[in-house]
Amino acid sequence: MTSGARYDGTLEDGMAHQLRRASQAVNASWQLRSGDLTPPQFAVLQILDERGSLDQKTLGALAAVDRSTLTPLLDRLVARGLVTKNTDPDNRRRQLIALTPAGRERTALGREQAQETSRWIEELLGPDRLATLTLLLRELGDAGREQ
Amino acid sequence: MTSGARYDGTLEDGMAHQLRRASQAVNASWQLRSGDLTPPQFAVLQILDERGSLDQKTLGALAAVDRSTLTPLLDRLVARGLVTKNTDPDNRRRQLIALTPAGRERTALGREQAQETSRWIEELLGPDRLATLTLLLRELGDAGREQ
DNA sequence: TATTGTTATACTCTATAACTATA
DNA sequence: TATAGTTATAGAGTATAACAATA
Repeated sequence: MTSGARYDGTLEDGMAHQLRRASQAVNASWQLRSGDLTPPQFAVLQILDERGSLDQKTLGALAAVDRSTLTPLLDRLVARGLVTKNTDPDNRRRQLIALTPAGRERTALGREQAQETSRWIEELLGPDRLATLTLLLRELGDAGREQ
Repeated sequence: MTSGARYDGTLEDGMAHQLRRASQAVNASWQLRSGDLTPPQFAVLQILDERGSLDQKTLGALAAVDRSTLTPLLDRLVARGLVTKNTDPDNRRRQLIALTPAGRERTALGREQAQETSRWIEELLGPDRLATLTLLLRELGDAGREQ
């Protein structure tokens, strides 16, 4: 395989492919521990846990999930008893999404599972480089919103 | 693309979510330019262009695509006239995959399109931090193989 | 008219398991 | 028996467009 970090047009340096490979590694570690929650599902649960009840538009924006993807995603979480969906009486177009007690428990467990994955990465890269990676990924993600 | 509420960094600990958000940004940039090739499709074309004809097992390993995913992926590329599939006469269990002339052209174009995305990222992060990100992602991706 | 969310539709990725053909 | 690839199947993410209900 190639070495050297500068972009030179070869496959190993294609950002989309690298992100995909890194995601495969992290998702495998996460799924090994979480079992039954996908990353966007867990993101939704975590946001609800941190912020309380939210309408779908806000929730989707925070979790980076399209509204047409969010509907079936929430349907699955509702079916599993992790969240509830109720019409907002103040604006009947809105659906207010909230965690159930079971959802709160599952989120707490998920947080521990996420930290195990985080620890695995920290062992691999070291704490400073993990912090750097986190920062760079967030900048990239934020830039996507303005694109 | 989602819009509205802004990401405020509350999900710092979730690497899977960060990778997903960064991928959304990069994939959006890539897809804007490439139009009709997904990242794994382009990875396959690029590998074939660099290494010549390959059997599916080798190709799938290099592109990080499962064999059951690779079959329909290749079917689509064959249908579009970008690659060919031929039984290896020396081992008739194997299928040798090769680029067509049209596939070579599309790959060359894709390389230019990938560089445009790369330039966008470099403008965002600067060359040194892009190099760092590339290095960290490759380490993560490599670790996934051994997991 | 604009907004919120749902539904229909379509495509692709992802993976497990069973199967075929070949070695 | 083992290997390479296909097929069946299932589940989820992704997004566009049309739509209903509400504001």
